[in-house]
Amino acid sequence: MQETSKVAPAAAAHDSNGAPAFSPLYQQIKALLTRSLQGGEWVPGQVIPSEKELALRFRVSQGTVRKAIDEMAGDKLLVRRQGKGTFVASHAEASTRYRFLRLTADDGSAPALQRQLLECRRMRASADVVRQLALKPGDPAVQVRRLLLTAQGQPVVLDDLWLPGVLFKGLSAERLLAWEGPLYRLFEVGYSVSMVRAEEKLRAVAASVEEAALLNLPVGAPLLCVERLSLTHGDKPVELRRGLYHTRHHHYRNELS
Amino acid sequence: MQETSKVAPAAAAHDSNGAPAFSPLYQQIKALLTRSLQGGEWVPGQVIPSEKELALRFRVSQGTVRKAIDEMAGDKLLVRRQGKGTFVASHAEASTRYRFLRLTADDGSAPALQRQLLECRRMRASADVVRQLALKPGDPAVQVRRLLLTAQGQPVVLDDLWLPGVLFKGLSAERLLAWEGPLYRLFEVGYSVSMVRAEEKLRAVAASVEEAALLNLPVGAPLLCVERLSLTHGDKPVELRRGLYHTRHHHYRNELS
DNA sequence: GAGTGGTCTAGACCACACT
DNA sequence: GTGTGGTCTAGACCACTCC
Repeated sequence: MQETSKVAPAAAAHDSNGAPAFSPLYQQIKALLTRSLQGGEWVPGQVIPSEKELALRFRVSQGTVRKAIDEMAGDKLLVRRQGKGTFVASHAEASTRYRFLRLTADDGSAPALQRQLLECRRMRASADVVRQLALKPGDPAVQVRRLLLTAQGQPVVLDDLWLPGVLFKGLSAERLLAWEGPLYRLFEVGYSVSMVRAEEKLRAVAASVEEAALLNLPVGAPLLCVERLSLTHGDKPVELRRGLYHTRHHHYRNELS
Repeated sequence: MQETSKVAPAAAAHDSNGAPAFSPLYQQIKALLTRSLQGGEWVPGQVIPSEKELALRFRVSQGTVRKAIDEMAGDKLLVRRQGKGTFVASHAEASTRYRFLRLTADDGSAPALQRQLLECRRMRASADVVRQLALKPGDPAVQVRRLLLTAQGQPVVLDDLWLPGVLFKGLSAERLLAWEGPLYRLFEVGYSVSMVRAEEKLRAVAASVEEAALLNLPVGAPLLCVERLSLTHGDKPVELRRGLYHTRHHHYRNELS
């Protein structure tokens, strides 16, 4: 890092590591900030240094830091709060809790579902899980199965999760049962894994005998199958999830633009 | 509009229409630009004036215009092209064609479906259509029914559309059959209706006798039901659409963040 | 009042597209 | 070359939060 001289313009290398970096300055700042998030220098929910301080640290103008943070806020990696500072996004706060769950009651209200853990076991990852989670063949995986039910006890969602065993070492049924709050918050605080974004594939399927029994539905009932691959920083896949949604009184909402 | 004196800071009224406007300047600029889009001053695909010219017109700095345009580009109302100018978004270009269609073949390729028009008729809008399209009771509506099929002729989607009859005066089966290209592009050029954003509700349903016959499936087969409300400027609803997707070889993709 | 993010400005220069 | 959007800077002031 240059210490005294003026920073070179946009197209010039600005890193100290010698790697050519022909990208806008604010993109380089963004990369540096992302690296700090990835490395755990700042953890979810924590304030990051002020724009002025970051501008001094990186020897760029505050406007350049602003632009980097603006984009990261757009990616929901950071959250700006006027007068307070900029915070690392987390799945803990009310506004971002369950932000990946698009299930909505048909009257538009939030679902407010209770959880029922069915299974949590460690296993060798299947070929499909190995592929989607980019594991090595033979790597361990944690499988979790659970139900989400209405307050009246009607099952709505049957969820199956697969997690890389290496990342989620202490995860167990006891740990899951003891945890109150969003699962993704547990992953943040217990395993230092932040879910940053996700890709979903939706299909309509017919309920199998087992699925029908668990969801208290006739065999063959139409179910919305939501297959989700959750990614952390650097687009690294860290969770595969298959949810079967009973959409008689709920639906999956989506906004297009 | 003030002509000579310096523009007042952010929290002051900047409009000439006397309405109090305690919002940032760039938001006011955004509103003015949106009004021009809405009023048809610039049509989809056309260049809008340069940032410098808009800055002169509105008597603000170029940076303020930039911020307004940045947000509108984020909303996909405008498209910036370096060296060329800023353009009104349209559903014509390859990059934005079918941008509301989330259907994907399971191998990840684009679906490339052919259309088969089944019906196009004018009718009195039903109660549900009246409500969702915010019509007046008794208002006319246009209903369109069509199939989307693979190149091999396998039906994949059964689409039902309802449009406000007042806006889509000349729309007919002949007009639809003569049109090549995206439907939403026809709406832009033929009826001056730009689809700006949409809200979708997804469910899994069982195929009815009629639906099964049209989609060449057994009765009761699970189908992905996608109910879409498309909105134009000012969040005015202008299309209600119900698609039934056969998801044996296709799926609905979604990105979460 | 001090510190934070948010807005606005003015000006310089770069990257890109057309001619 | 000219005009467009894209980047970067420096500085002023505003709005919000907390002490």
